[in-house]
Amino acid sequence: MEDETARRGPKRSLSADQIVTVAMGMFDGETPSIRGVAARLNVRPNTLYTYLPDRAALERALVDRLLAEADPDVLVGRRGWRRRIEDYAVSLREVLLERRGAAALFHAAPMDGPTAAIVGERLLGAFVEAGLDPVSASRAAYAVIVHVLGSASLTAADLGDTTEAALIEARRQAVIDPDAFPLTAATLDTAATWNTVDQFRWSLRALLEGCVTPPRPS
Amino acid sequence: MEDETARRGPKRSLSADQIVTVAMGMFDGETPSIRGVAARLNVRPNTLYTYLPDRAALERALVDRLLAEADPDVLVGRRGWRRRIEDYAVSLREVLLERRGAAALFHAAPMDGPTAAIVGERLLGAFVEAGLDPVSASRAAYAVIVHVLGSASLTAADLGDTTEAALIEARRQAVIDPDAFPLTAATLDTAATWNTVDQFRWSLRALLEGCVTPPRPS
DNA sequence: CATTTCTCTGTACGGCGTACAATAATGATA
DNA sequence: TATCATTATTGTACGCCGTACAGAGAAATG
Repeated sequence: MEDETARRGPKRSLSADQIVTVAMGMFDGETPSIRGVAARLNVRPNTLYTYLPDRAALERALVDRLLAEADPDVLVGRRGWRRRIEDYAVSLREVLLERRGAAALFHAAPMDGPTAAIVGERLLGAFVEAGLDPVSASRAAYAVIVHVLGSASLTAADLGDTTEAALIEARRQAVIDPDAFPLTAATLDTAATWNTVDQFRWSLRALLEGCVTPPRPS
Repeated sequence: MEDETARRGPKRSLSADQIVTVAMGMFDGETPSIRGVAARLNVRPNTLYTYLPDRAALERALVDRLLAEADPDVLVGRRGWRRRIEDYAVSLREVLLERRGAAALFHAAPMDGPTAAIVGERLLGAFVEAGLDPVSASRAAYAVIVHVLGSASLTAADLGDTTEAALIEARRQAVIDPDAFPLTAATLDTAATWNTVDQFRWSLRALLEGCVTPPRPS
């Protein structure tokens, strides 16, 4: 049972969850710092080490919370598998873009939390439902995760401090030498929208389509 | 013409290119630091500010060099478009995984260098060759970049300090509750290979396939 | 020559993660 | 109840980081 309610020493004034919750509200382009979170909690920085072994633990916890915030429940239900995957993907993308610096976290901390496990299992379920064999389903699930996170972080990097609208406008104004880069110049308007949800949905659709298409006999 | 050979003041002892070259050899899990690179060059840290405005500039330069290191020339030639894209993608993945911390760079610094432009143009060319209209080609090109970078950074994050073989073994040994996560448990062996080139090729193939498949009539 | 311009250095500031010892609060024990 | 064992929190410190600023010295210009 290990009831921890009766421990010696002073009462704890915080909890790991509380710390993570506060940190979740502190994305500003960087991952919230230990010192910053501590300050917000009116506590000296080293106090946090009572609840978290190190900064990496905070990062892992944040990763899991972000996955949860995108609501893994949309991955189950009676809608079609495509729709469910797309909905979760779009939602996760939004969650990550809402908090500047959140996307980059996934490339520093492994996704080994409980929510990651749930999301993984449900993605697998969706792909099995789509008719994939287990091996392909597993690969497809990972591919989807890769795509969502890759897209979100590249968009976050491109966005930097400006808004989506500003970025689109800036890209459209870019001067491209049409002799050296004819195709790029000709598709400038499309390239300007690379970071929109529409483009995200387009590429996700392509990926899903390819995942359920059997490999071409080479 | 702006010949800069006759400038006042002392001779420069370094060049931006030299700095970037040294930095390229210093990935060790983090992006090389200004201070670290300076030390390697036997120079005080602030000296580097003569050649680079700030750390972000170093990061952008490194991003471009990494793209170049993957050899954009494989994107042209008389092999088929699939093959050319796959070759560059696999090569870029390798370049990024060879240097721990390199992949994460792409999510901090925008890809706006000269090599990025060349790679973009050639990717577009490959997709046009595949029969895509310009808009789809542009979207497909971006999707490929997203996928390669996403995959490389997730793999880098998962890899951490260990080797690929060790990671595969560790994943295989993972204990998954088969009641809560039946599909995950059943596909453990496949999940163990998520970070291999094979999985990378599989998902890239899926993405390419989907990119050249016209959207299904909803 | 003196002047201008430019590179490089010394020094410093404010941030970061976190190690370590001391302090104070609490529950368990005698 | 008095003591002891345990624990949360703090003060302080170390070694990193990026980089701002002022000054010394080198080189080309007049």
